[in-house]
Amino acid sequence: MRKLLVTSALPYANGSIHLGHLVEYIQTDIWVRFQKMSGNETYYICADDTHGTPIMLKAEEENISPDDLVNKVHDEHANDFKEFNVNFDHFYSTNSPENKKLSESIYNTLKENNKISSKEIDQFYDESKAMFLPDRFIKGSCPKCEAEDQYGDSCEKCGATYSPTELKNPYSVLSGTEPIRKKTLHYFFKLSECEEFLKEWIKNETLQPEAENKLKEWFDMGLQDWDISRDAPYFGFEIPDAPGKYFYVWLDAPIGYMASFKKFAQMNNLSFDEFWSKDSTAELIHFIGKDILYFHALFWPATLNYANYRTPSKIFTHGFLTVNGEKMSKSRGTFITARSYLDHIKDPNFLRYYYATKLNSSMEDLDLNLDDFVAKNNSDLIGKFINIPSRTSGFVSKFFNFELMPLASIKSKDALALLEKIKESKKIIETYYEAREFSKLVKVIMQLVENVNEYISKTEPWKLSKDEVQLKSNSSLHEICSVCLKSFRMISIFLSPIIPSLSEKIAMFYGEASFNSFALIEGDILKIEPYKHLLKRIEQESIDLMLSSNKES
RNA sequence: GGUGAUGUAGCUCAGGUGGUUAGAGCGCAGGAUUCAUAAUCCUGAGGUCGAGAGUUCAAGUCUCUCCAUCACCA
Repeated sequence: MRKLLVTSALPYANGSIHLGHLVEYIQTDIWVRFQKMSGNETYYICADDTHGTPIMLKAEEENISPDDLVNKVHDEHANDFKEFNVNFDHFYSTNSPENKKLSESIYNTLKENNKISSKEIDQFYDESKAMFLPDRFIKGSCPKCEAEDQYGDSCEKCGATYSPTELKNPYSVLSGTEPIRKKTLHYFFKLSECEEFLKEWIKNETLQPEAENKLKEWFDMGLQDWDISRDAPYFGFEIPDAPGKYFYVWLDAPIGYMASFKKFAQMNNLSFDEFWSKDSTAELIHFIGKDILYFHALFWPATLNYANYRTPSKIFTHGFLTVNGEKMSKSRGTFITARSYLDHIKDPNFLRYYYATKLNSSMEDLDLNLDDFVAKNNSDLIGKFINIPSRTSGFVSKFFNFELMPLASIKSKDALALLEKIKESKKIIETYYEAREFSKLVKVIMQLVENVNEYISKTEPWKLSKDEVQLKSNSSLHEICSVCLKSFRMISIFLSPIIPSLSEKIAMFYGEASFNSFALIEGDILKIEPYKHLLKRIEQESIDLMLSSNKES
């Protein structure tokens, strides 16, 4: 049995969860549920990422303390995840005593290992607000084309890239005043000394091939030391022995994985060291988006290594979400929040299923095409999948007192072949789950669903039902319906990680608590409960309403 | 500007190491059926595989150039 600690990236506490975030949480959740159903000891750990200037300013704007803000957002995030059936074992916060302690001790160890340096650097400073400004809080005119109101890194008009110091007429986004240049002492993690270690670390298929290419590019450019400090005022953890200096949010964010697990371990009598010490044999697996590969494949493993902890076993990186083939856009209404999806479409299984039909092990972007979303869900899930019990359970309840024929009594060749084919598919389905090739496994499963529907139309149970002889137990009619319902149950077990709450309803239809193991397909089932509609089709109207509710002009 | 990725039927996507008439689902057309939430089953139409050139007996699959989209970097 494997021991797995799996994480999704920490959502930032300055905004709501949207469908882009959910690609990752759903992907991870499916994979984790699969691991648990396969009997592996698996913990799914996450937390809110709560520190940094944007949080501080947002709290100020809302006239509450940063602590109150991150608590409020934490509740909202936790609730969104729960309603999408994203089943964290622990969803914590980086603004926690455990995280403070771990961040400090990691910093101290890095220092002992001579991996921390300091030097004075020149920064923009807003005198009226009495604070240093992050690059994105400085705007000005493009040095090349003179376009106004451009950010400090690149021009949207002409595409030129530059540093904030090159901006003409720079101004602070916060106060509108012109920032001055001011010297300040910053602390650095000596990433430049970590190249050999990192090259070794990626040797064991730690990354996907595309991610590995990216790293090689970065190696070729030469690794730069990483600025890990920020000046007060800053919402975060103060650096030990450095009054007025705080850890940059990206230092303590990934440590939040550890802190969240630490708290979880305390509450559940698990050993923290078993998962995090240098000699740990547990697997540490991070799911992330390609935008934060830099942090997870360079800084994070290097930090862990030189702080005397184990390093990640795998980094699984996914691409971005586009909606209808384009970047999510607030003006088109395609910047869809988790909440608005739940308000209008309601059932999380549709989004989970749709993402599953698109997800694979690569870093490619994934498109949510809303017409396709409606068509695919209604056709696959309702037209084909749910259609199986819907068209066969009536006979069983009417003529056979809700009882199914035992497996051992099933004799006809077609029936046995169908059941056998489904059972045999378990292996390939498990392989695809493990490899995160969800789109491929959904195809295999839908093929099985089609096989069942073909079997029904070939055997024509509705015709048999008109023959008195067929209405007795162990008749052909009884056999056909039993085979279909046994098939439907097995297929539902296969699909459980993808559509967990629907799967629970289906388990209840068979009088079972839940489908929590793939081994359940080996068991026979002899009874069903009265059939109730399991799923309601998606109406185009709910999509339109969702889009207009997200529209901002 | 540099690096990398992507571009296959109306839509969403499959197509190890080049090899018979390029595949699937949806949609569409025709048929069957009525058990089922107009669901299901069968048949069919539909593609110069982004453009061009090259290597080869043979290229969606290799090479080069170009175009479009996206990301990363300076």
